[in-house]
Amino acid sequence: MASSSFNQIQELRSIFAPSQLEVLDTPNKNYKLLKELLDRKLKPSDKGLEVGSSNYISKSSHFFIRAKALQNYSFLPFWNKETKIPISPTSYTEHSLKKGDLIISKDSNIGEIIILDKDYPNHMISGAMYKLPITKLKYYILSFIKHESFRKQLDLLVPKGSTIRHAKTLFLDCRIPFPTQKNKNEIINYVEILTKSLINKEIEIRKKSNEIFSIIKNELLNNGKKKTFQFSNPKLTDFSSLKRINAGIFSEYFKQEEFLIKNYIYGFNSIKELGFLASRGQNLQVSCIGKSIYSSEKKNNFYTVIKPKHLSVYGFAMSEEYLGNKNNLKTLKKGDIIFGAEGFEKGRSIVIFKDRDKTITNIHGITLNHKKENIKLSVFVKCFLDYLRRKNLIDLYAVGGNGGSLAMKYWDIIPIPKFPKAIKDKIIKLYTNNSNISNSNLSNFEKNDFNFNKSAGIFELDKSIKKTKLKLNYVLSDIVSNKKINIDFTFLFD
DNA sequence: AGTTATTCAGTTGGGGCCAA
DNA sequence: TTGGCCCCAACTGAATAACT
Repeated sequence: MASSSFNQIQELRSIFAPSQLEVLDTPNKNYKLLKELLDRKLKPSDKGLEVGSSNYISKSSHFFIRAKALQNYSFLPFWNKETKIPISPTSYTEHSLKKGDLIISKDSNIGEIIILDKDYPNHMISGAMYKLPITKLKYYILSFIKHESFRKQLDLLVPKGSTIRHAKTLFLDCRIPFPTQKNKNEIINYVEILTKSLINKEIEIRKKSNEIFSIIKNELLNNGKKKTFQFSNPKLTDFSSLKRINAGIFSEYFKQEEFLIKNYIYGFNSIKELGFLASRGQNLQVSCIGKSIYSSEKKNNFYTVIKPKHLSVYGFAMSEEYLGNKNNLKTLKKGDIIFGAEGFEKGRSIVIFKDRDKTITNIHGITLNHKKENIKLSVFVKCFLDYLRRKNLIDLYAVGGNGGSLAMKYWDIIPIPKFPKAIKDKIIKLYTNNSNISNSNLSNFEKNDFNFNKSAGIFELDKSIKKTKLKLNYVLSDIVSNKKINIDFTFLFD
């Protein structure tokens, strides 16, 4: 049974909350507090500032970064219109955000951390974040702050009970353990190398995703039939033929973007014409399939569920869950596209690459199944759907409030351009391209990894990230519990 | 009657803001 | 600076409407 002394309680300003008296103890006593690892003491100026919502504007040269840009699944900031807000330049304060800076969150998603992938001039961070002054062992420390042992400690230090938790600077009192075995410096190096590898791969995924986007954009821009676009307001017949009167698809922006695709020199096809059959995913409600058992862990005979919320914007599943049900549910097949069709973040999609055992999605994921299982075509269509999402066209094609939905009946009006094979292959190769890495050691891994990243597609990069993350996690856990670690890179092979 | 599409509403986590 | 209230975004399961 755990106990607390009177002194302990007094130290805590007489707080009796059990969570505050709990301390996380680990076998490894060789640790430093985060504050001991900083280059210098944390200053108030390291904290961001609030500009107030009155300074939010729709377009600007200056931006305000919210804590939501820091996400558990990524080492890099995640950008969307929620996380990066244009603000009036007069309210801006310079934070000189540079490539490699570490940013930690102290409010709401407490302890979440990212590293900046490049310089961000004209960007400031909100009052919920600190910029950490760390140069020595930066990647080692970064990987530990992302690890659950750090979060557990912080969780116990920060009072619960309020809607938004405030960590103040309590993260500075969390422990970062160090290895104790003979070749401890090599182990530290190993952790740093793996962490850097993860960051590089994330950067590479974004780079390739951007490349796909610009290939599509340029191909459409440079190969139009007619030269100019002319906007005209909708006619009554447009309403009746499309059976829609909502403004989105009649706006000038939409018309112009749609013109770009429909005016493409080689023409376009609908999803159906390409041979896809669209249908909704399995309806999981009790009245439809009876009671199910939900689990976050893999279990024998359970279905794997990939829901739209699990998909990243770059086109892979970040996580999955499992469901036990006695019925024969509608499973996904090789070559299928899952497309998240509902809500504010709709439009994310993935392609199923391998024949998977008992994998399903839910009713919010529309599946596009090709009659003849054509992976290459599926990948191309998926990439083009990404283009539409990034151009905000998915939202405009969709109907309804609360984020809306791109119901199946609207899929027929979505044009997919008939790109020449060479262009298509270029796009497909960026998304998936087999790449091999030879077995490595500490001294040559970074070079081998660099070469792997260069040729690998987004899909392969993600696969490699998942393996590396798993390994890194084991290594960090072993450091926490003071177990001996062997340096190896065989985990990268299947 | 069974299947599919649409709408509704609950849940959860997180952001804004104010006052102490 | 911090605690806490208010409110909203995002997502989900389920009910209901609309089609075969």
